[in-house]
Amino acid sequence: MENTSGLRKGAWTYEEDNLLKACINKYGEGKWHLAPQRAGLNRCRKSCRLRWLNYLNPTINRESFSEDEVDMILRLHKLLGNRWSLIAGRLPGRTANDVKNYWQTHLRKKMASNKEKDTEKILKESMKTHQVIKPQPRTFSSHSPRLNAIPALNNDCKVPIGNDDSKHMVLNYQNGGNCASSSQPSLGNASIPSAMWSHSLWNLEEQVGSETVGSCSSLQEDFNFNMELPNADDSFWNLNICDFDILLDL
DNA sequence: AAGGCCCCCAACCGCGATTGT
DNA sequence: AACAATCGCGGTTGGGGGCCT
Repeated sequence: MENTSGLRKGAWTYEEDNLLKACINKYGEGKWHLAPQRAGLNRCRKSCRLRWLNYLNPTINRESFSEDEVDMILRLHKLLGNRWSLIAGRLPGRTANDVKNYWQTHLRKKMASNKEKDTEKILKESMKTHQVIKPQPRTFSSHSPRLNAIPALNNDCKVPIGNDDSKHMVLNYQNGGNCASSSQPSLGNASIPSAMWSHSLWNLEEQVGSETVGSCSSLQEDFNFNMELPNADDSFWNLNICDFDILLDL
């Protein structure tokens, strides 16, 4: 099969594979525009690159996906979406094409049916709509009234917002560990709200539909916290110290 | 046995990003 | 700075093979 420019298309032959392998072994990867000429192949550069990256490269793991790998794909896809090359980069020996094909043939349907179930569940549990608010990281000085307001366990804590004492968000810490003390947890100078925000980001899905909007198990104890947030149009949310999207790009 | 259907996966295509001139 | 060449990615296609009727 040839295209209009006379280049071969379609399945690769054993001989073509050998020519390309010999070429890569001699010249190394890269400079794909030179590969067809160097290998003596009547193929376009893209075809050569793809054949090497997805099939001929000896580092490729051609065994079926293990449970761990499938679990990793599910988690990474939840986090990254269809960014197959990034996902494959976390799975040694797997190519983006392998991961994409596996997702489309094995996992997409599974995820779709799970999502349907989740949606039904959420609709049943709560008919009220939730406004999505992007968390804004804050940095407080050590003598900030916000940090001094760290609550005793199981108590509500009103953290002031701005200069207006009438505006606050309520943090309700629930000690999920076995700490018997009712004293204030030893958290050093950590900025509690932002630390919990970042952790809550990763745990958000598990909490959808419940009143708990975040959790923090990375601290000394396992805490859950409820937050009464200001209105979305409150000036509090306009104090952009940095863009949270940057974190998502990491 | 054979025809139709479906699944899987290798390969192609289009396009945005990056690099070179 | 502008343009061309190249790279790399994600979406899509098409063919082979297995399964079902």
